[in-house]
Amino acid sequence: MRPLRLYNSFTRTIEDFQPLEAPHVRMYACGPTVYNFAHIGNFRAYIFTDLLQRVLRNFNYKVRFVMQRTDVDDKTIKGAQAEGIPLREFTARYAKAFLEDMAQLNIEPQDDMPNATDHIPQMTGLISQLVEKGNAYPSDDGSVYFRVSSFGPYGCLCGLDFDGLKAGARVSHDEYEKESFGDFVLWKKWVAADGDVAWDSPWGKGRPGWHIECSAMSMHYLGKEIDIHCGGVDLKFPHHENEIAQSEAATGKKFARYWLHNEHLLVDGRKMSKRDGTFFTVRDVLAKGYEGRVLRYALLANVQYRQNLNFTWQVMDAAKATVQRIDEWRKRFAGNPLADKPADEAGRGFIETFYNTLAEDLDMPGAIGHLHNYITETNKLMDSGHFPEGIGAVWTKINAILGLKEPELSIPNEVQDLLDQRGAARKAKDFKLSDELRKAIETHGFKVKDTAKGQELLRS
RNA sequence: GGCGGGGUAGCCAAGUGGUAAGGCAGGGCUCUGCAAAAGCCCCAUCCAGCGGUUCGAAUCCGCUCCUCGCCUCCA
Repeated sequence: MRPLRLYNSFTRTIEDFQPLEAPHVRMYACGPTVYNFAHIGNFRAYIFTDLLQRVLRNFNYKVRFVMQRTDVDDKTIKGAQAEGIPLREFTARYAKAFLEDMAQLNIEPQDDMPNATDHIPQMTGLISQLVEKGNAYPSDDGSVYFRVSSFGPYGCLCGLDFDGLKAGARVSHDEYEKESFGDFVLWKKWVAADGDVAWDSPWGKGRPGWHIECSAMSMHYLGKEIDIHCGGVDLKFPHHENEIAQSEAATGKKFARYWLHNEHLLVDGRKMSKRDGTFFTVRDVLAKGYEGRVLRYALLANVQYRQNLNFTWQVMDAAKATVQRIDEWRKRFAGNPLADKPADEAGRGFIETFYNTLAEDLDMPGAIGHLHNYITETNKLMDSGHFPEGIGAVWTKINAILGLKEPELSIPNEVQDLLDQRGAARKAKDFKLSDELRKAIETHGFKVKDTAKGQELLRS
């Protein structure tokens, strides 16, 4: 296999991937804020990190992957208060829903998924270091801010002209204590609106700012210098820029060697947004009758991760049809003892090509194109009575990346009855009745197909 | 305005110097009692536009147009 190459947002070029201590890879991704059901745009980011970790593992890297969970911020506090329940109870509900949705999409679990609120000491420790070094300062009433002017490279990730921003400084009322417009909060003093959500700190009662949690948890679980940090493009500024500043100011080390950002999922050509109400959840898509694995395929295989993906039902229908094609192909070799023999030359060649394509910045659509060529070729072979030895082994190697689960098919009793009746009708060559029963089955949301082996039921 | 992604067939999308992968939709055929949601075949003289470099460009350079995102809530 070719060496893995990845687009590093920091250098804006595709680079050979070289971890600090090969074969070990330490990887961190910014995770969800658990105040609501995550939308499928959010999940595009997690599908991306899933692809990345699957590729890394199949390139024989030993990956340690941490994704944090933001379980304290304005939105979570507000949500818990609106329902009159403790913050922890509120966030636990959406943390659970998130894991359920991740499972629907067959996203492999991270090695750790820590809660921000379980790492307050790590955060206050980091903030203390920054204050001692002069990179941060407490305000009179107990908030702590990062002093952007103390970190020379600030803006290095995004190439922002920070002086330009300062020139147009808008200083809102609740930020009047900052020395400078660009300074960002590390520790927020407690205010009455926070209710009982507060932790003690050297600067008094309060709660952490958003950015500090990622730095603190990344360092706590993975060390001061990690290989890969990922997230959506919208996090580049300010979130990742601030992470770099506070982390590197504290440790003097390179915080992350590779910054990988996934592009957005669009709806009607616009960014999916919770604030604007233009979003679908995984549950919405499932309720429309699409399987989780079809959504996974649409988010994973359709478009390379650095391209916008315009979500439409047409895209979902295309994904569904494509997944069915793969299913039908798999049925042709499933259970054949020759399938699990070592792959033949064509199979090995295809695996090589598939992984080489992925090696170039995770070109999943390109790799899928090769899969379809392989499917067509092996279908032809099987049509002509030649069985491609090891085809099952090839699929196993490919599906380690694709992660397509078996189709889910729970057959209701009434449908099974109709199917049995139809089987009897066909045996009796009563095709009129047989066709009527097929129509009856279709009203239950299933399609029935006749094969050499007998009837087969599919979701419609 | 600054920075960053893009503009390839009806739709989605690879390809980044050697003469347009693949999927969906559509058309034809095969299998089938019928049927296909199955299998096979067909389906871009052309890559936003205009110049330039080159034996050769969708691919490199320049300019223009269009589009999405970020510029302190954001995946």
